[in-house]
Amino acid sequence: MKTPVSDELSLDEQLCFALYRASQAIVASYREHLAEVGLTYTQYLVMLVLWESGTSSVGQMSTRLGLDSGTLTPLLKRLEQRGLVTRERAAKDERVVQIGLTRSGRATYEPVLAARRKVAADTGLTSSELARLRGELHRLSDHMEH
Amino acid sequence: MKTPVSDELSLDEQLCFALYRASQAIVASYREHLAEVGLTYTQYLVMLVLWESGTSSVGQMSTRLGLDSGTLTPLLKRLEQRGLVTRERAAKDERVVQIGLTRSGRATYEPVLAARRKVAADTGLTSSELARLRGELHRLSDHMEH
DNA sequence: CAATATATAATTGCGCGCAATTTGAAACGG
DNA sequence: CCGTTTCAAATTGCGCGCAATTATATATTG
Repeated sequence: MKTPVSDELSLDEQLCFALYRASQAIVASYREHLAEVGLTYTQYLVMLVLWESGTSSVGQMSTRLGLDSGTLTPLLKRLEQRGLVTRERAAKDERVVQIGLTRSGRATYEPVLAARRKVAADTGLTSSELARLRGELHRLSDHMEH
Repeated sequence: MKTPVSDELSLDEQLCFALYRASQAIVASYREHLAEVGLTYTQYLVMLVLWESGTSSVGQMSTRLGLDSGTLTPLLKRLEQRGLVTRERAAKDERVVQIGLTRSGRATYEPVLAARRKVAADTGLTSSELARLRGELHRLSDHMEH
């Protein structure tokens, strides 16, 4: 035998690789369908938070998405430059930066919703299969984060 | 209502986000446990391929992992520099670059196996739950890649 | 055999993603 | 009220991850 091999380190048996593949496949589908809107996948996640909350500090967004300011700050600057988002220091506490939606940012909602539906169709799963898988994954994440 | 909202674009209901979170949680666990070995998560995947195959061209590795030369070439150079891997043009066809394991690369197998077991324990799933989830995810990926 | 087409890696450029550090603002403690 | 601590973002540096281009080698075709 040329190399040490055990089933335990077989690529196809790694949950991590299954997750990695699936996550990248979904992101690739989003990339395709979000192309005309001009959003990256991570920018899409940020927009989701804003459509849900209306407004959010960088810190709240960081907690919600599990991304830090090193990722969010430049990303938000790009969204601001494209006119989708506003960034301003809070008057009460000048440490925090509040992010809001512009009219143009709100208008992006519809085409993005259409993109999301195309991705959902690409998965080939029924909405109940999808919901079950989603639940299992959140359970796993919740467990691992503690 | 301040912003357009529908359950359909609620962050927590997106399968993509559940996948994204879970994948990052697993990778974070690997990062922690692979730290002493000095491998990144993607480098770990590359080593898995080599432990399985003994040797692999860049192209084969690309197909296997779904990563292109833009990712693999610099990563493999780093592994070569660290003495874990060999890179050489094939004599038969000088377009292809063959990647192999050094003695040191083979020796990394054991500590990495230990790391993998710690990650598996972190998931809190039994190996059968884990296998089932893995299967569902591969089914999803297979479907989306065609 | 020369010209063209195809295949394989390498390179370039840009956007994450995260660790570590820095900057500036509030909160706290004496 | 001043010095220290704590906190929120921003910055820096590095390793992916992918699209697009380039360089080189092989295959094909007239």
